[in-house]
Amino acid sequence: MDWSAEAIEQLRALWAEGHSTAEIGRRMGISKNAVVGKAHRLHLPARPSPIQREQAAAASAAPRPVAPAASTAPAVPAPAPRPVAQAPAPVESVARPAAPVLRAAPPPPVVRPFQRSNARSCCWPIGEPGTPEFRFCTSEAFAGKPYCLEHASIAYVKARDRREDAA
DNA sequence: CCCTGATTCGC
DNA sequence: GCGAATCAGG
Repeated sequence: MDWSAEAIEQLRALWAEGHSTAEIGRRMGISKNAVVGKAHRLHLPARPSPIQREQAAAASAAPRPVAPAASTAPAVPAPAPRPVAQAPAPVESVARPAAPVLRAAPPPPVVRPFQRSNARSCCWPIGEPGTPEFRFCTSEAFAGKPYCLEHASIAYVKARDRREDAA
């Protein structure tokens, strides 16, 4: 696999969209192992794994030892339920960021539309949907497109450069 | 057996 | 750095 900058961007994008590793692999014509391996090396946000090798296993096994100091445990509230979000949808919903994004409290089950900074901003998704960290690219969208130049180049795949997903 | 993602380790 | 093999869970 030639991890060109574009390939990496594509991986990031698909990852951010919440696709499974196997699905990303299928889309890019590589194995899921390649995907997860690269994602891991890129330090992409890990999505809820069906397993945990050490901590959770030990944690669940041990009800609650003592661990007074170690309470710094990442109280990850992130539900991150495999978002159905078709992220790069050119939605023109100019919903203003009304209420501040709550972080600890569980968000309402309703799927609110993604909101970018403003209608002129790139709507390329950054990070893991469903997490407080999730945001949109803050670059300015390019000439009427919903994305900035960089992301438009990825979103609008050039026919000649599609070797990866030539399915 | 199908799926999921994470880690390991030879390359 | 890469990713198949393997692990571990659903």
